[in-house]
Amino acid sequence: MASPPSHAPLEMPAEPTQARRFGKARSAQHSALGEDYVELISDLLATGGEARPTDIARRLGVSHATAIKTIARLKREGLVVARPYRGVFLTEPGERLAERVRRRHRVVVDLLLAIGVPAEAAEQDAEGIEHHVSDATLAAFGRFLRAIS
Amino acid sequence: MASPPSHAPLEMPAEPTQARRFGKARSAQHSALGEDYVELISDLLATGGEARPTDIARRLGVSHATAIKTIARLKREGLVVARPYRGVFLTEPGERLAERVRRRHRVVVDLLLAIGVPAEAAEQDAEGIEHHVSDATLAAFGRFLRAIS
DNA sequence: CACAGTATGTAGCCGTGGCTACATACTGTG
DNA sequence: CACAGTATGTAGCCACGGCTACATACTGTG
Repeated sequence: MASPPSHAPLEMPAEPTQARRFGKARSAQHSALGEDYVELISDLLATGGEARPTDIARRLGVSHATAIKTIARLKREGLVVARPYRGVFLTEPGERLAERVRRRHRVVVDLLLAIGVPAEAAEQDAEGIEHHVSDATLAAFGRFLRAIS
Repeated sequence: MASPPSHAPLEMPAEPTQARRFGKARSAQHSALGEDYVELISDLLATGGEARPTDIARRLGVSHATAIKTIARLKREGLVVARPYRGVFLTEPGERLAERVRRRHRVVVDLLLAIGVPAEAAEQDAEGIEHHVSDATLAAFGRFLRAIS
């Protein structure tokens, strides 16, 4: 076990710094579910023309009851509108969020592929990773991709 | 619908595929908290000699009550041992998990830095990203880092 | 047009991960 | 050695994101 360069063996961030990092990671995780729903709804609307709770539930691999509850939360948050039995649609803010999320998703997948991650793993991991990619990191990903293309 | 190269504008994964992806992302998110605790406990033991619930709580930015509850869960899962007022220690499996998590964390941070992500953002985002990096992706990260060094 | 079948919605349960408030144990100092 | 101060633990609350079971609305076909 040789000690690699760069990283000192036993070094910890200052306590407040570390607390802040974990806090941000927690809040990112909190918004993750909503982002997934909004992106999926946007995709369904774009491809099939409508986004019904049951479709959403099947796509996400959850029960329809769970999907409906989450949709209700998104409605409270002003990201979607949904009238009973009439499907789900995105509001203006929801549409903007979806666009941002979709773009970020593409960049993350492209970056993973560029790094040499196998396609299936790239798609899989991007699903979780994307929610934790900050603007600064996203920008760096973009620069990297442009540089190597 | 022919499968175009790279990104077609309107293309969705097959429903079961997509459901499986989201399911995996969900389960990754589930183990994330435990991984954070185990890694932190390991670091505290390595640097300070002991890991007390209050230290852990402060580091994670949560109340001590929350930390204690989570530690109890980890105890149930056999990752840590903790006797009242005597601090928290890792079991064998816990130690192994911590080692794996720590190694993965380092690789993720190094990769982000190599890509050109600013240091602070790299540390911050790695905290969330690492939990979604599969073995295949981690291996690709390692290959990339070795290739450019 | 009735009715079976499907989609949608509602109710109620569970575990997790937060929190505050309170109670108990430990510890170091006057 | 007492006691103030800190750490630890416990209880009980909340929101979220799962689930199943049941009730209601819609729809297309015989």
